[in-house]
Amino acid sequence: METIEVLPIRMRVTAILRKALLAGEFRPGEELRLTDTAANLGVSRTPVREAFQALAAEGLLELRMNRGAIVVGIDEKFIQNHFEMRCLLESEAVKRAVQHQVDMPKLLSLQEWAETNMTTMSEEAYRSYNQRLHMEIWRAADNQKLYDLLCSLWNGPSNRYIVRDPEHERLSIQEHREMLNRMHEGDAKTAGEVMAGHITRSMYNILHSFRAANQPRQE
Amino acid sequence: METIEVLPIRMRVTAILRKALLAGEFRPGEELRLTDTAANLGVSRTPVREAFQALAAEGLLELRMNRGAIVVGIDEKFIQNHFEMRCLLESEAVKRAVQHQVDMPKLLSLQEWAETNMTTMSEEAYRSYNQRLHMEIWRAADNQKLYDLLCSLWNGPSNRYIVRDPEHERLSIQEHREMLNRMHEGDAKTAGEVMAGHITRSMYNILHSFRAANQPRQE
DNA sequence: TTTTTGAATATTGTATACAATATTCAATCT
DNA sequence: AGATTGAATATTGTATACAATATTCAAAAA
Repeated sequence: METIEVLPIRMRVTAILRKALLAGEFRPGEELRLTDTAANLGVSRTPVREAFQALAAEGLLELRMNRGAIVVGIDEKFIQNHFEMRCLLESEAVKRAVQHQVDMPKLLSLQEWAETNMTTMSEEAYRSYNQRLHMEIWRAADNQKLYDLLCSLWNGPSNRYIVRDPEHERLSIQEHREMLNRMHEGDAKTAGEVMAGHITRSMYNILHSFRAANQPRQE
Repeated sequence: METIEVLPIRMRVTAILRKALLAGEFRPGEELRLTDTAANLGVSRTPVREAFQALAAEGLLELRMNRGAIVVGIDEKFIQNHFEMRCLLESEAVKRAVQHQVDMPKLLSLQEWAETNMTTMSEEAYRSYNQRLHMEIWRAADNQKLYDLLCSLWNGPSNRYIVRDPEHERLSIQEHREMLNRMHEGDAKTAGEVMAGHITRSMYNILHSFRAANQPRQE
C-alpha cells in the first residue's frame, strides 16, 4: 500500500522561508514579524514560530528575545563560509568512506547512469543523482554526526542555483568520476583532494552567479 | 543599570532535557510524550514541543510524525562521533586563527590567569576559562559557520563530566599552553595538531568515565 | 485460534486566547 | 528645544482549545 507523505506545515513554512532568504528576497537586517509572516502564508503563528527557530539554528535568521527575528544578510562571505565548511566535511567524509566499507558498486552504477544520460538529464534528475552520490559517501563515512552536519549544510546556499548550469553539471560529473576512481583504488587522500577541488569549484560557480545577480549596478 | 536576563521556558526545558539525555537518564528507544513531559516539568506543551525540535536537530531525539519523540541512545560510538567532529573543526579553527588576526595577548593573559590559579580554581572557574579560551579561537577563525557548528557541538557530550577531574584540568591547561606557544610562533600546523591531541585525550577521558558509569555489570 | 474491524482513547499538529514584554508617541517637565 | 514619562498599541511567549492522526482493544468474522 502506497502512503502519501504530507509534510507538516512547519516543514513547508521552513522550506519556503529558507528558499526566500537564500534568494535574497528579504533585505538584510529586516525584521520578520510572526503575525505578518503567518498571515502572508495563511497559517497560524505556531508553525511559523517553529520555522523561525529552525532557520535561526541554520544561521539564516537571528532571534531576539520578545522582539521577533531579523534577516541575516547573505553576502559573499556567508557563501564562502558555508562552502569552506562543506569542503572540510565532505573531504573528511570521502576519506572515511574509503577507509570503511563504501558500497563502490552502488556508487559506480549511479555514476554510470549519469554518464550515459548526461546530455538528456532533467534538472531534477541531475539533482537527484548528485544528492544520492554525495549522501551515499556521507553514509559510508560511518559517523552519524558528520552525516547530520552535512545534511544541514546541504540546505544552505550550496545548492541554490539561480538558473540551471549544464556546464557545471558536466564538470561535476567528470569530477565525480575522477573521485570514484581514486576511491576505487583506495587512495583516500587523493579522493579527498578531488572532493575538495570539486566543492571549491562549485563555490566559485555559485559566487559567480551571486555576483551576476547582485552586482549589476547600472550607473 | 543591571538587567537580569531570564531565559525563555523553551531554553530552560531544552537545557534540562539535554542534560538528562546526555546523562543517560532515559532509556534508548524510550518514547517521550509531549503531554507527560510538559506535566512533569510543570509547563505547557508548547515550549516542550519547541525543545523537542531543538534536541532532534542536535541528534539527541528522533521526531516521528504524529507519534512523539524517541530517545536516541548515547553509546560510545555516539560520543566518539561527536569528539571526532569537534577534533576536526577545532583543529581547523586553530589553524585559521593563526592565519587571521588572533588576539594573542588576550589568550595569553587568560592562560596566565589559569596557570596562576590552577590549584585553587573552582569547577565553575575552570569551565569558564576553558570555554573562553576555545571560543576566542573559534571567533578568531573568522568563519561564522565554523563558529556556529562548534557552539552546537559544545553542548554535546564533550562537556558533560560525571564528576570533576582535577588531573584532566591540569593536563588541559598544559596542552593549552603548548598550543598557545605554537600559535604565538605562527606554527598553524603544529598548533592544530596539539589541539587535535587535546580533544582526543579529552575523548578518552570522557569515554573512561562513561564506561565506569555504564559497564559495572555486577555478575 | 487467528485475523479483521471499528469505536473509544490517547496524542499530536495547528489555531487561538491570554498574559507579559516591548515599542510608540503625545503630553509634561527641565 | 530636548529629555522624560506613561498610557495606548503592537508583538511576542506560553497556555489552552480544537481538529486530525495514531493506538488500543474488544467484538465479529474467517
